[in-house]
Amino acid sequence: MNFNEELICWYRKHKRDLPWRDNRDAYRIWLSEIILQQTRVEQGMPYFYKFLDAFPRVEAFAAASEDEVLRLWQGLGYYSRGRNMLKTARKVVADFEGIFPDNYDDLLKLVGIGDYTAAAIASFAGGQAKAVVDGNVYRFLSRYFGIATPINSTAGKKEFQAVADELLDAHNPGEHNQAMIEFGALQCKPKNPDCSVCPFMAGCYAYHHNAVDTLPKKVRKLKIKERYFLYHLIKNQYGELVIKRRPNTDIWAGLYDMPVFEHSETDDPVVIAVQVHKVFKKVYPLSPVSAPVKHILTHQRLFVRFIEHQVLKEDVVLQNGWMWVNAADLAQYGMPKIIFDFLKKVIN
DNA sequence: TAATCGTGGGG
DNA sequence: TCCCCAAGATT
Repeated sequence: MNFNEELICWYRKHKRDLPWRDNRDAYRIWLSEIILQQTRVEQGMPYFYKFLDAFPRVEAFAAASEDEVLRLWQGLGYYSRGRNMLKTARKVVADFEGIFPDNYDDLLKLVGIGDYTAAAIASFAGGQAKAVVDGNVYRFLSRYFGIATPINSTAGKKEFQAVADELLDAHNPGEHNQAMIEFGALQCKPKNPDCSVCPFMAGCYAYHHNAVDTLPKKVRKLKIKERYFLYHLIKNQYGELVIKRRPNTDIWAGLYDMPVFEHSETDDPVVIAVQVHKVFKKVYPLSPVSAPVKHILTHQRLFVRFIEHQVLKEDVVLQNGWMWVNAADLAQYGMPKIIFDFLKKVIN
């Protein structure tokens, strides 16, 4: 058997039974592909069902509000994916008569769909001969062919795409692509792959050169920034609290949260709290500042603290989008996971 | 183009 | 505890 025959053989024997697999519905595949960007299958699965249930067809998605989409997306991270999906759903309804595109060039015009996702939908749904290169494929190709070019460099992206293009089975691109991805996910895993049962052991560069643990190469990532957030839980006598939709820039764009002061590490949170206290005209009972909760992101470390203010609704004039929301209704708003989890604990 | 965008699991 | 990184895209 040649490489591709071996790959398909392995795939048919080992592939997982996934709800978006083995169909050619571009909308359904699109849903899964966006959700699975930088996201593990186990983490994305419940969201796939949630979105398919809420929006069985692209028309339903297009009719949703951005707040509704972000609420459904809550907890999945990379929220721009959700906002971009809504734009794309509306464009598909407006410009494609509600028929989700399944060819590469049309797909690339849709926001939130890049090289990988366009190739995935085009090959899975449209049967088009476009090779996908995702993290799994990078790893597999890098190890098997012994390619040490960093996968997150411009040169690396070009080189790996070319290798994948060359390898693609143009007569069976959808299954070939899924097999490449699945092989990287299940067999050629990032950590501790079991090479003893690998069908490609004989031809694998990394296996024979003791490089499985060092490939693929990646250029060093930048240093992590630290940010310090002091959140204010402003509650009134009616069990309401102050929230606002975040701007479309910075972290958690478009989600809702409470008034927050960002400060530097050297700032003493107690001092900050006193300063904040002066912002309010009257002297209110002030809860102690909570211990910082560490929140580790890919490129940031957030240290989030909370302080509570009990106020009289009549004494506070809200403007600039700030609003009172009943604590019981918080679930209707899309909020950052760490904020929502904290509120759930505090409110109950 | 390099930086940015979340959350969760595993070594 | 800390670091990696996962079905990437955007600006």
